[in-house]
Amino acid sequence: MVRPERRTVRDLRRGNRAVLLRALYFAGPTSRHELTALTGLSAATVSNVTGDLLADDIIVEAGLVDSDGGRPRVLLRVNPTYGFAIGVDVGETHVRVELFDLDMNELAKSEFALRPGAHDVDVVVRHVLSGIDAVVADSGVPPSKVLGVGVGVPGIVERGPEAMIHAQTFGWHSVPLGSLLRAGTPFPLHIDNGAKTMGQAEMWFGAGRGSRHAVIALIGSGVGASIIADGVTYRGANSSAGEWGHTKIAIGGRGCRCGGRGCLEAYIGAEAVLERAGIDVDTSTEQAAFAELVTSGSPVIDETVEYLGAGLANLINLFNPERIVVGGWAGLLLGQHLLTTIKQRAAENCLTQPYSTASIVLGRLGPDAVALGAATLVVDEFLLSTTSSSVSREPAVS
Amino acid sequence: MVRPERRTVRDLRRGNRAVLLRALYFAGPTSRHELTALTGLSAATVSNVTGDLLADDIIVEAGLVDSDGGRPRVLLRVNPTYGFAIGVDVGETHVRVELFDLDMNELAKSEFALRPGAHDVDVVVRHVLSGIDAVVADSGVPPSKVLGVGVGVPGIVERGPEAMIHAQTFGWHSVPLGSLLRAGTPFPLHIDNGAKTMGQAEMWFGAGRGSRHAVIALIGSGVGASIIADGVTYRGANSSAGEWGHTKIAIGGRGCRCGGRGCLEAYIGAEAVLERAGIDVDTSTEQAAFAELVTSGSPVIDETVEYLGAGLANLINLFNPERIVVGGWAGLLLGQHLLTTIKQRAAENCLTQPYSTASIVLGRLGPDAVALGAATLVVDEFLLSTTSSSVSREPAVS
DNA sequence: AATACATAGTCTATATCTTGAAAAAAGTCA
DNA sequence: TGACTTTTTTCAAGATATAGACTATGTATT
Repeated sequence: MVRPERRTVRDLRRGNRAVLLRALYFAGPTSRHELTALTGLSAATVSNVTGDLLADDIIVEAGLVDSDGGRPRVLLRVNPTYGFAIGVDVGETHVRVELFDLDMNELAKSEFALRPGAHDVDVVVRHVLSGIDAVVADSGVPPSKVLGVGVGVPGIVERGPEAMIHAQTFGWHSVPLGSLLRAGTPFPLHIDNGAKTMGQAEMWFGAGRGSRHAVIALIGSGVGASIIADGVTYRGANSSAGEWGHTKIAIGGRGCRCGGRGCLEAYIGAEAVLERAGIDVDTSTEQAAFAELVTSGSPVIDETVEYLGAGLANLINLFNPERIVVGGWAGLLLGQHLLTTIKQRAAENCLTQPYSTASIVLGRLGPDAVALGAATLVVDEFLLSTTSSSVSREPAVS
Repeated sequence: MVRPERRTVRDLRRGNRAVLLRALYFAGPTSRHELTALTGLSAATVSNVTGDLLADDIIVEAGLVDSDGGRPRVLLRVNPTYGFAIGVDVGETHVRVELFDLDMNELAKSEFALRPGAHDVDVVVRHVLSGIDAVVADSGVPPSKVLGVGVGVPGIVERGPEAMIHAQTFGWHSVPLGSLLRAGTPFPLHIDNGAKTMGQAEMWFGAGRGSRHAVIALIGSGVGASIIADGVTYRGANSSAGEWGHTKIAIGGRGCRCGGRGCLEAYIGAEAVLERAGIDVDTSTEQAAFAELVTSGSPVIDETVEYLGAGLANLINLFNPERIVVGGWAGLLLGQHLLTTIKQRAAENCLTQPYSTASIVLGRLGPDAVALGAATLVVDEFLLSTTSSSVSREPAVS
């Protein structure tokens, strides 16, 4: 119940420093003058704080801009090579590790295939760790400049020092992935559910930009969602919020791979859709088969769209977002061909007032943005807490 | 995307003052010494800030307590008569206005019956305004000490200066209730959905105490929910978040009074349950009939519990709360007799991990806490922003 | 009764912080 | 060159929280 918390006068500085850095990061090259408007700080403070940040090499000057008839403005920007972030995507078919600078340019990449069904924890951990070593070596980035590693994994991630994972599809039950990775790498770790990391990528660089209340719906073989409440990913009490795929849309309905009945995923997840259409596939042919099915005019797709519309409507009724982003490879395929129908079905199943203020759009980053999103976790932390003096970091997993 | 915002050194004071006052309000009589632990502030600051608050008469001393072998502690508490809050419950059958001191003791009450179906805006506004006048007069509280009026209404409340209301069951479409009330009363207004105000009452004084992530499920004739995310009511982009009753639990299912099909409310709302059981009632006999039905062993009740369990499971999957509070008159009746079955059905329809960390409990405040909750909106604002000097308030509806 | 001890609360000196105003810097224009 | 414009920095003033010394107010012991 007790909400706000600030104490000393030093926290003020830290806070304002973070506000300013964040504004600079998302607004791109900006003059000090504009920053006063963006942050609400006085010109004196902006000058003071930017001075600090320049001295720390966290931001750099980025050219001049004329100001009609006066001193030209000096543009400032975040120094893209001040630090680097590593993003890891642990998927059903692969482990992908990418290294980015602060502008999110990909500087190196390392990928390992996973054999279907072979999601041994040891194997995954080994791939992740060697991937980290590989991208650091390939990019030539000195390890001291690596700000951290973000990891997107399937299933439920309990945040905490151990980062316990529960992932049914991987057969992972209470796997302390944080501890396991920590033993093999010195970099700060940020472990989160893959749907949430991808959601953050869409929020920062994709279809979610500019909205404060949004839901990113991810439809692939499975179904998940990332809920953005007031600009930040909503996690709930134990970080498992957003398990949209296993909400019930039919009592006693179709069986789901989670063991339950009537889950939304059992109707709109690509695996379930293909099964319902009587198409037999394996992981390698799944996407092609689904793409063909979508354009085939099959009644199964009509039904799928009906359920998808209802599922989206439920999200709108419960969360009242300003935007719904439909993503995931299957979601993108459905959306590319049937977006208007999907919207129609959503409207039919939703209260008019919240529906009218929500826009349903397609994701813009493609299905492979999990690693990018994972890296944004690192950047997010960096923007929030750049304590200039102390370089030491507490070795916590967050 | 830009989240934190703090500026001047004065905001610090305001913030710390609010933190301290809040701690004092919820912890009850507390010594300065304990407050240092509760707030994290230094003893010096606690002394300093409490000095201010004492001088402003916002807090008062409340006796001594021995401290073994040393100077006794002086207990402090919020001055219950520093100000007063008015809460209004606009329901389907009545308009109820109550006046509370800061300890939430009810000092005066005024009630008006509404004829079924007669929810004319003018009538409601007149009742609310004369109710406000009545409770102020009855209690003898000087108008200058009334901190504000909280109003809980059905339907969707768009927050903003006009406080536009959309309430299907009342036949209200885009009614600017804020403007209408403002014209007739000088007190600051806080208008919100009744389910949300009641949820806040349960969080402050009822079954929700102590949890930061909770959902208050309200089941009466209709069905609603209040979502508490990180200690505060979640509202979404336009304050309509939490419309649980009209989420779809069956595609193409039973018709609902909202016009849609397959809404949860069409299965577990008391009106719908009675209809499904073939029992014909009006507003006056509804509750008694429902109470009888619940204990009758009717298969309709079994089915209702099944749907309720699934509905709760969906809330747990999506929001990952630590607690679910079942309230509303019908919810309480169901829960009193069938809580274990409800929990079982919820477990069957929910992912195990989030279910295992959520407790499902009954509401403790009874169905009439809407006005109390509405008054807490006023107190919440009071605790957050007690600017000592300036007594003037901006006349905004929030 | 006097003294020692323990705990609670206040006071003071200090280091920070943001801000407004004034000053400086860096241009354009005539 | 000098007047003017706009951006940025500098500086003094006002406000804040903290640590640590100090005061207040009890009980226990001699």
